[in-house]
Amino acid sequence: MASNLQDEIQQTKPFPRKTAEAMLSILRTATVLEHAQNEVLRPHGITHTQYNVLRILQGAGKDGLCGRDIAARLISKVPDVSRLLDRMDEMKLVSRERDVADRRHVTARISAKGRRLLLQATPDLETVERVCCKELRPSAVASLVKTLAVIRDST
Amino acid sequence: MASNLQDEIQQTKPFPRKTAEAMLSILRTATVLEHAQNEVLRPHGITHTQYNVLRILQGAGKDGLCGRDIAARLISKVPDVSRLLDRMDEMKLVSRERDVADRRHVTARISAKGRRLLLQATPDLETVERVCCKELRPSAVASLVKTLAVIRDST
DNA sequence: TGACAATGTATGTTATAACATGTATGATCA
DNA sequence: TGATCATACATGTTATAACATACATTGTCA
Repeated sequence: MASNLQDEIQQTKPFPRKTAEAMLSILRTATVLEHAQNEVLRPHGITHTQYNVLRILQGAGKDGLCGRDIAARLISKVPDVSRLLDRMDEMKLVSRERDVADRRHVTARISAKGRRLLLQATPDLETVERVCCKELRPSAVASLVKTLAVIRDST
Repeated sequence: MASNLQDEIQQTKPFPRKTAEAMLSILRTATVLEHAQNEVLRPHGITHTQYNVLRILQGAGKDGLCGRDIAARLISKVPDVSRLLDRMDEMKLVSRERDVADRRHVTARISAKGRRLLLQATPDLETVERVCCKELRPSAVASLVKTLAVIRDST
């Protein structure tokens, strides 16, 4: 049985517009998902943002990526990536090295420890994904993806 | 034309599963929406979280609400609501008062200044909502709301 | 070449949000 | 009644995230 967002947030008045309910639904669902992801990642000692950085650097391979590129792939601003990488460097999950060709760039690479962590954590995240979508038909998933893309494009 | 999430995040490999793309779509769309809301709220001097508190307290009327109830309506934890109300109290957007019947409770109420701000900011937020949903048919909005509710229920 | 703009990163400040812990008040029960 | 537990809030710490600003490096153009 699908939950009623109006009940969830204990709102007394009905939504004046369906689109207002849609906005709130997206924001609230994202919060729930983020929470679920952080839950399964906590035993591994990283947040969902740090997991995403590891996955991005894993994809970049041995060439690594500079902070600007990582920020583009996250939805985060450049200044924050600096400190995010600071923490992950301290945890030995990534290594950083100033580029010799262009000394403005700092190239970050995933470490062996980071790769191990990624391997251990990924199955847990996939479990979250399966649980979330287990009640959805493939057509509903496809339509969801399409609708959300239209919203992002309209913004 | 709907944007391709794979392009947006500059991912080189295709999504292994459509459900993985759905998860990322929700998280990314929420971030975009939150950003858009904060943009239009900035001239008013509040964040989208503070706007939500004002709306919640407006709905509660003259009885107000205690921190625990506000936290339940946000998806936020009680300790954070304490400090959130601290800041809004400083801005004179809310008033707080310890309950005489149960002195553990602190009742928060929206102030006249808070109500004025709410009246000024709401049209701007509704503009964001209209812009986001202008390309969507009502049936798509309804189906989106339903699908997201199923996901939240499965979590 | 030298001034200037553009780029990439780092640092400072603030808000949101999670967790742990502490404290005051109220409720329960032997 | 008195000890104990639960409730509601406050405070401390840390991470994410936004913004502004500063700084070093590189590119461009007169």
